[in-house]
Amino acid sequence: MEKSYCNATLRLLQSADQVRDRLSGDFASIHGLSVNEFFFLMHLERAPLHRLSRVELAKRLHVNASTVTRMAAPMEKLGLLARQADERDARLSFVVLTRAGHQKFLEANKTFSKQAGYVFQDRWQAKELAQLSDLLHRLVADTPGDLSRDED
Amino acid sequence: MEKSYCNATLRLLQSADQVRDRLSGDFASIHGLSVNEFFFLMHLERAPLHRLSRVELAKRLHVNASTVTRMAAPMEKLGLLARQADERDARLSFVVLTRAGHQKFLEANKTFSKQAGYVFQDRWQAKELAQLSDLLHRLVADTPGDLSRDED
DNA sequence: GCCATATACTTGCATATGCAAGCATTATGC
DNA sequence: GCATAATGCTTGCATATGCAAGTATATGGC
Repeated sequence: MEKSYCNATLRLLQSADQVRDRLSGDFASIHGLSVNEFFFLMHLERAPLHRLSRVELAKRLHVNASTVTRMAAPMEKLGLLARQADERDARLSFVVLTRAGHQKFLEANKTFSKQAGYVFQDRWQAKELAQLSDLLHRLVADTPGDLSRDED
Repeated sequence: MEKSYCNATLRLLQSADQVRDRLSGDFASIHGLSVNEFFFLMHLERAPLHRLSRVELAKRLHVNASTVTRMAAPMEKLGLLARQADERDARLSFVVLTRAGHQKFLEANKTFSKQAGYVFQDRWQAKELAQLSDLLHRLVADTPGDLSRDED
């Protein structure tokens, strides 16, 4: 039983590394984004008002708050993001997705979809895929930053 | 169908990030290892003669060859690894796991097992776990660096 | 209302890592 | 055999990121 835990965990981490690698190349060459920058945009795209605090983003991306600050800077310069203060709490400065940022995300998301397709390709039946998706969902279900969406 | 691909991929990446985070803290505080250093040792532990070339390690860890060089240096100083030349090919310099390195791995592997257990904890039945493990196996099956092992 | 604590963010510094160039060695084409 | 290409490794440099400290603001105890 313990070995089963270990195997599943090892396979989870190894397959994720592999997928991340695949994505990395395309995102960089086609869109000039890192994988994390893509997820940065995705979290915003799916947030109410297309905005989140830096601390919230840090939690969701599993990075330090300072990393969010520094990741945001260049994308802000490119006009993909904007900064927005909170009226009630002057400490807060939201990161907002601009229209250009939204466009950028949509383009990059096409690449993501394509690569996600390659990962499973022919060999996978819809049923198996759904099974895997369900099981993985249980691992992220309780987190606030779950990016997966309901099926149509 | 395309959405299913995306959801599964998103969940795969997000759950892996979460697990990696959990491991990171314990490895650092208890064993003074990073997650990648742990996998570094694990690949060696499971390799024939407990040794691998740097290039091979780089592929398996999904990092640049230069990173392997630099990761190995401090572990070599600690006596966890040793360097071994190839008689036929003078370019090759294997990284070998020493006895101390093997010990270190075994200790860290206990932590890994424990954390892997926490990931699935009570909520998972053996059957579901086996299912997930099988499905994930299909994603890493064709790679040379698969760390998962046959069940007893 | 005031002080202690907590929170959100930023910045300095140390470390980690990828890329490209360089070096040594081996393999290949002829 | 020799020139060219390929391979394995290392090093310089630029970038990325975590940690700890600093600043500003907010909250809670009294």
